[in-house]
Amino acid sequence: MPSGYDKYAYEPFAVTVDLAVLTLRAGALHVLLVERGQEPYAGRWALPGGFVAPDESAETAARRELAEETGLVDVSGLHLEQLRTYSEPGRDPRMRVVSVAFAALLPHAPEAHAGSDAAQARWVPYHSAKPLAFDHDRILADAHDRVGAKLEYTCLATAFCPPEFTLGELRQVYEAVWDTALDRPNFRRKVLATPGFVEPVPGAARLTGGRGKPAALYRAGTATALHPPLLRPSREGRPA
Amino acid sequence: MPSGYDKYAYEPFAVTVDLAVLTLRAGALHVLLVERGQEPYAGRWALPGGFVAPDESAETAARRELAEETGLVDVSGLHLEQLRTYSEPGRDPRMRVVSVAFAALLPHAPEAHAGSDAAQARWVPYHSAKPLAFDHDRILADAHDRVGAKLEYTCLATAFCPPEFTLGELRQVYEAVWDTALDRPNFRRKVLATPGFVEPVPGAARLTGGRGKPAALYRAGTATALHPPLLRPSREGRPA
DNA sequence: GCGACTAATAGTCACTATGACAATAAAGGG
DNA sequence: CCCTTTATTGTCATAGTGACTATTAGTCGC
Repeated sequence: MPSGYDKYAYEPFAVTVDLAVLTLRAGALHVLLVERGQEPYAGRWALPGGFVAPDESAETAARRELAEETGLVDVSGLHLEQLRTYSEPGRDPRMRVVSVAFAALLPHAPEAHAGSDAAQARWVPYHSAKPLAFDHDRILADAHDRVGAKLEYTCLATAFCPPEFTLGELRQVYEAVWDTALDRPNFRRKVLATPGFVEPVPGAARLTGGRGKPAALYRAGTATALHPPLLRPSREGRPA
Repeated sequence: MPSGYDKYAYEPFAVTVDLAVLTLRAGALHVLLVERGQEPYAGRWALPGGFVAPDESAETAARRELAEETGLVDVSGLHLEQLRTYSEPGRDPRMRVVSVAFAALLPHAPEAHAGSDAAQARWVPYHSAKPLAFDHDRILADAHDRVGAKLEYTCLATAFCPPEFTLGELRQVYEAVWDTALDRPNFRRKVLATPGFVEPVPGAARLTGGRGKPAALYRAGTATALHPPLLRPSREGRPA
């Protein structure tokens, strides 16, 4: 708590949350965007978000906004991760706004629908998302960085998957976020060798989605960290 | 930016920064604390911090507070890292305060002195720091977790070291933060094998501080990330 | 000045984890 | 029925690591 707390004057700020809602659609990373109807940045796309209410924490506000924007009834199980807080003066031309940014990970994408404020909402491929309003390009890039990094040393990837999934789906999460191809056998070996990352579904059910040999189904395990980590291939010498 | 931005009412918040200022003293991790003079938590120790001014970002405010609390004239080179934002309603019994927490890493500890608000300030060993006022125990623990994790996959450890340092000093950073003993030869091999982590001081000067063979001096290199990471020993089966 | 002690540095060895593959199995599409 | 696609099982060479031993170069107590 501030040492000068009881002594200095202070100014009030508006506090908002901004959400980078990420999911996989057709094997590609997508982000949920809303179209702004008013100035500034009218007609530009932006990350969904909203004000923090007086009796809410930023996390609570973020989860409420997530439910509103996605139209999902139950968002309690979704992974929500605080990224950082953006507080540059002037980041909003109208007033002094401090925004706490979150990344939300969705297993399956509900169809985008107009939010509670009737703004248009849409799933946009990550690589087509820029440019966004305000400093949202930066926030989105930070979200991507964070998620990409956490895939390396945590079991976060399962947050993108439905309750039961194949190792192919799990691998697609890594490939989409890292934008890299991974070796199938090596990925499989690594995941299965990590205790608690995934566990096979007892019924030995197998999914025969489209082409190829049917794959075994797995559930997320109880582990949260990966030791040792699953490092993304280093791109030395290759084009970034 | 909030979708309901132009539609919803919002309440103003006070925005503060809280700092976990960390350094090594005699090989042990210490944190800078200030004693509270007033209620609530009068007489309890707390993390230094203060209000964000209307024309400041949280980072700017944090650096200003860091200079004020440590008495250092130039804090521009110090590593300052935003941790996360704490926004639970009721975390301050007096008013609605949202606090952006930072970790600051100091190479050498200037003597603690009374801050600008005449509050008593002191360096306290990390393990003796609890309990603190407000939710500062949590903030401090989060700072420790973050720094410990970043030591694994970044070159952050050099932020705790003076411009020129020995590998022994660098190793002490890891040992103090992780609270583990590391094998000297293996640590040396790993650090020197990582390009850009450290580079030898050309003059081949050697430091003969106290006991033991004089050690070679190194400077921080240009690299920021460690690939592959320097993983802390896993404590499977051992007492946590 | 001597021996104990401390820390830096050099080097060894076994084992783990990983990257790069080859090969086989089981589906669907023409 | 052949081809393509994906899953799955293995193999092999090598980088990286953990556990140790040995040597070197200082300080400290006496």
